[in-house]
Amino acid sequence: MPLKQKEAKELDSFKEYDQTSCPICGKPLIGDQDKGELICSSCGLVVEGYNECKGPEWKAIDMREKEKRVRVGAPQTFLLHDLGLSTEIGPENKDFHGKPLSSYMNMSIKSMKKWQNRIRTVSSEERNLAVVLSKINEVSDALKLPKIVTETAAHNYRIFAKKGLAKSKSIIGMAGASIYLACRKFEIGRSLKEIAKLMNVDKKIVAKYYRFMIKENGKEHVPPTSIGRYVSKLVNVMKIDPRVERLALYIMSKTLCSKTFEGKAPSGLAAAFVYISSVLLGERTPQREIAEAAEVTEVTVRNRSREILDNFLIRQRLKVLPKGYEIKSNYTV
DNA sequence: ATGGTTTTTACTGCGTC
DNA sequence: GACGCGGTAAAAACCAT
Repeated sequence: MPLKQKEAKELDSFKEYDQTSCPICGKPLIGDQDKGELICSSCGLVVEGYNECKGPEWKAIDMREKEKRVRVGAPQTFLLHDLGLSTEIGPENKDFHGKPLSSYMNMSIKSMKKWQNRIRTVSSEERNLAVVLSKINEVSDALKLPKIVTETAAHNYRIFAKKGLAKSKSIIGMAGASIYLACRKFEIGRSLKEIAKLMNVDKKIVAKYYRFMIKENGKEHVPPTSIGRYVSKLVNVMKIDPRVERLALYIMSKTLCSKTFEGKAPSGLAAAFVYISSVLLGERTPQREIAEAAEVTEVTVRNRSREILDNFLIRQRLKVLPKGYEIKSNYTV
């Protein structure tokens, strides 16, 4: 199945925007129209959550249901410890008509605010939750994840906290694992390494908790890491010719069925596909740079590259390539 | 704990600009 | 000589049992 079709199928709950395109690779963006999320259909990266989610968090099938469910206020979110359902007292000291409050009212409101803040986070668990969720939010932001993914991460954490499974564990570690799990569910190419680094935690801990989560939550299907997403991401962050990406994905699709690559790190494989393609197209991106961007060593890039070349008679099979893809390198395999 | 597999670290030699 | 590349041995990390 062509990649694009496959992705479209994977993200079937999304609708495609027709007028927007990814600023980096120029490919169409997939987005959730209600929530204003934009994901590049090619690299799988989120371009930006460009506006605030204003719609309700529920869906109504018919009008009767809609009437039944209608209410005011911001949508529910997993990212706030109270699901965003508590009352907030606004910061500006103005009344209903926009006039400034009298000094007496002002004092009164101030004291109400104080108490409101005190009672909003009551138990230690709730306070904990608030801290973790804000951390998840922060890191997801740095990773440029779509809101759906961030929400899923928050949701993951909630599930585990509720079951009491987060006790006596590193809270940040659990948060990291939740984010990683969410990324895996949505097939977004973010490595454990990246997440751990951003959160300033040991990768091992995040990995451990991630495995724990999978074990505890075995029913849910988590797709295997998509090497193609890593390839796209690499090409995009390194700003290499997009043709390299296409070739890399092509070689990948032809090669990956081989059992040689079972158990190999996806980031290393992705790096090798990109490296080989860049060489074939005469781009010559240094191994060092690709290795650095993929967060693997040059040795790994070399080893994977050699294996790929051993398993794939490049010259023979690349005859079927589309126009414009001449092989410029002297690979003699 | 253990043993098998993969990745990293560190180092060497070769060719090219 | 600096750089990119290919290779190797040994250490470290990883994972299933």
